[in-house]
Amino acid sequence: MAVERYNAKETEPRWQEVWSERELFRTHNDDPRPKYYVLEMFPYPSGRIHMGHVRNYTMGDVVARYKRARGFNVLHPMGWDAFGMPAENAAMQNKVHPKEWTYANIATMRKQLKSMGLSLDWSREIATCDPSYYKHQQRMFLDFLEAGLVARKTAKVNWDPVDQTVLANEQVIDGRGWRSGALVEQRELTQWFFKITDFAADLDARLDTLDRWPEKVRLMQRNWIGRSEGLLVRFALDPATTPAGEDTLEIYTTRPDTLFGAKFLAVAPDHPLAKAAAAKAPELAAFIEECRRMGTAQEAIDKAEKLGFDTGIRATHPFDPDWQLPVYVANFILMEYGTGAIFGCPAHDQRDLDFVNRYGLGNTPVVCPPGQDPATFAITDEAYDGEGTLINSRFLDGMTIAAAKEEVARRLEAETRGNRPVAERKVNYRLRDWGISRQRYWGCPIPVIHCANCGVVPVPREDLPVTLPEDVSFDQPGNPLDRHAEWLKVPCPTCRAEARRETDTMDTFVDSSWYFARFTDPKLDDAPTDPEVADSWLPVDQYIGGIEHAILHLLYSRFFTRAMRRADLVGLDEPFDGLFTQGMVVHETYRDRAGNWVQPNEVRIETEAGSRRAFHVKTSEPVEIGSIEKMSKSKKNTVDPDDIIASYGADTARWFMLSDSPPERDVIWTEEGVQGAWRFVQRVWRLVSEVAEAGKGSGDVGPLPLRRAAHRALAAVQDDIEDLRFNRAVARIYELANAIGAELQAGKGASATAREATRILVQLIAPMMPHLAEECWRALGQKGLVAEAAWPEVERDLLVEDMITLPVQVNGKKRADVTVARDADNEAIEAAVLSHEAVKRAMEGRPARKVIVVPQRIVNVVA
RNA sequence: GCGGGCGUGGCGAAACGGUAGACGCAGCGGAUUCAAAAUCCGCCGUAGCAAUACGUGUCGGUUCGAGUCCGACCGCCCGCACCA
Repeated sequence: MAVERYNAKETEPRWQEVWSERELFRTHNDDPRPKYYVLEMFPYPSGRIHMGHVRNYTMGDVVARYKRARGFNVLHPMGWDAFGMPAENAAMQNKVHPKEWTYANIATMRKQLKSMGLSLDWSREIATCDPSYYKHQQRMFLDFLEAGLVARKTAKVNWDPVDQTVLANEQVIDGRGWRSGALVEQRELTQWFFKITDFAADLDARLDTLDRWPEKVRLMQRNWIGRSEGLLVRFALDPATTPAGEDTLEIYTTRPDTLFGAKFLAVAPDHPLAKAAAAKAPELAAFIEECRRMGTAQEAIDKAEKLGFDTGIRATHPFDPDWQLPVYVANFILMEYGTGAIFGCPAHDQRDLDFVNRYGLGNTPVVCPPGQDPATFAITDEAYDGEGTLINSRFLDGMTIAAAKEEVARRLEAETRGNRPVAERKVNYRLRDWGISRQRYWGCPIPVIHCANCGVVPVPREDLPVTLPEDVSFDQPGNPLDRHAEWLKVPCPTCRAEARRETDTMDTFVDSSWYFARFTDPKLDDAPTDPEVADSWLPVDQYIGGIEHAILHLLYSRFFTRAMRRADLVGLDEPFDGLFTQGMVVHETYRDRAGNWVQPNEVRIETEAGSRRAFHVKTSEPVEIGSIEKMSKSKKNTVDPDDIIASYGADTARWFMLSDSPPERDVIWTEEGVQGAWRFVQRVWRLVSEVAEAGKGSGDVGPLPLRRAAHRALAAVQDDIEDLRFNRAVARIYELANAIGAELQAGKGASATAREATRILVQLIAPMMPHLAEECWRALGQKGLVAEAAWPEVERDLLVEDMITLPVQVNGKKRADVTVARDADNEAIEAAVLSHEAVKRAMEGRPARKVIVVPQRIVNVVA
């Protein structure tokens, strides 16, 4: 019987229309069912979706559709991370307004996403560039300001003197601006900061509770926060050598145990003591200036040698009034960390060792590794930072490192210098406050006003939003807001005098730090969230996105959750309960004879004698097949989702994305793989059609093995989807399809069992290939939509067999199989095993010394 | 340099410490066809006619039994990078 081919192109839009008309994926906040919030990282509207989006959103959609079938009230929204630089770049290059460009891109991408058949609640769509979104962000800025979570302070930035703009670190290439090519300067600008460091301890501690996050991401965050326990030590400075007004130097150390190995103290070039000392020492001032210049060339830092300059200042060792240490200014000390000053113990710190070896300050080992003789243990080029026993350290000798740290802290805490203790225990963090100021147009305006009389004044809440003016031009360098006289001018809210608006806009990471909360009630006008609604949905049960956001986006969102909690906008601890980071989509690269990259759709692959060769479609010239790389425009190894959907359909693209590789690993996009997926689509359709046709006849129950296979597949697939192991689920589905196919081959397609197995097959593919599943559902004569159908129940009884086949090993090598009753006791199994011919042969007449029976799994005979 | 991860057929990959290679891709053989495409059936780690032997980066260990656990090494990938 001839079955018509499945026509995805015709079918897919039809079902999308049906879902949309019935508002199947519209979620209601008052739905009484248990909630499930699945979210994929929302896209930047760059113009068109790419394969990475297809993979990301397919995974989320499988979870959403599966959870819906399991009876959850699923929230699965979509929006746009719509502020950012590319819109301004487009404005400069193409003379199109950022807003116009952005919304045109959104329209294109929305259409593309809809063609994928994603079960999204489009009624909750948001765009961060819309005043109805960012006005709440401005309100929260004011909330945070009141709560003391916002700071205004100076910070070093990369300044491009030609474009007159601040550059992100990754926009500085070899010390030059990526666009202008101008030498980038380090400038001190007054900037707005969110005080994320206020939450450093909690952000660190609560990582332990995120057990549904990848360990890797937690580790990256932990390293980024960089908690360290140490000691703040105050060194007395010799007045004879020290500039007036200075008498103490505070240093931070995590190795107070090595205090007797100290050879010098060092401060950062921009440390106040360095500046004070430089005032009367021109050479020192010149050295400091040199350090500052070296700082600008980012790349140079890697290779920079440890340089220092003796200030002439002498400090007194806290345990010995007669022991003086020189104070250096050194280029490797960071003002931003700790106190910007250290004591150097060269024997046990590589940087300090490099430093003293250059300046001839010597070293004294104070920790002796186990098994080494303290009398002869010496350090030359390599510092020792391992465990050991204290030596050369007076009262610390013989102690462990931990004991010595404790002893030093205990003694110095008890002593005082002036009215303060000589030392204090201090927990330090590497994490810095989050600078949110951007000297850019296309971002959320920071709602403050600068008044000559009153200083910085917040914009009154009733005046929000501060909207971006639309009549701006990008024909000059710099921020258009700075040039917009009319927009800038505003009366001071306090004294009514003429004042000036803040022209900095917010980092776009701010926009994406709370969108997941906004989705819970996206139309709410008078507040960012309804705390009750937000708390009913949050945390996000499953968040899915790229590993590239492992640190910043996720950390900022965690900060925002805490800050919003302080402003009574949410009541939760952590925003994302489950996190999954998916791998990239990669593809072969191709180059023609001239070395130009060639796009995959311009390449024809031929296989000859087992080797693959590529040719240009138009010219038929040979093309070199290169390495497999992340899809990128520069290497032209991209595949356009639109093309794939047009030629194979969305279901094929979705299926391939799920089938080949584990989801956290990169997936290689291949033409053969897509065709394989497409063949499977056709095969399912054929199986279903044949079963549908045959099924009209007999009411025969049918064979048990197929029932078992169907329910085994069902049980396995649901477990796999719960664990996001889509590739395994796909394999199980193939197995079931194979089993049904064999049944049809045997002419038993008319049985009730075949129909049941086929119905289960359709339900298993429904989260992955929803359009095909609907078409099959209807062909099988099922009522309603498969997208609305409840997930089938596993019949547990079918998962256990009456007779089981156990593999038999002799001395660890497999020699035979025995089939026994499932509930056979060990004696019976042993008897069956030892009488087996192949087992006897393998035992070569030796007696069985021991028989290990692992219930339901295996038997091992030790002979 | 520090931290983390990963090494399994021609390829993507499976495998609660228990039959290594499920499932897919590619390939090979056959059926169908005037022929092809599509489809269906079979084979498909290496060596061997076979019985069998050997096989999860290398070397060692634990165990009745190791791809899986432990130690050392080799290779690749990622993150951080003067954080005291």
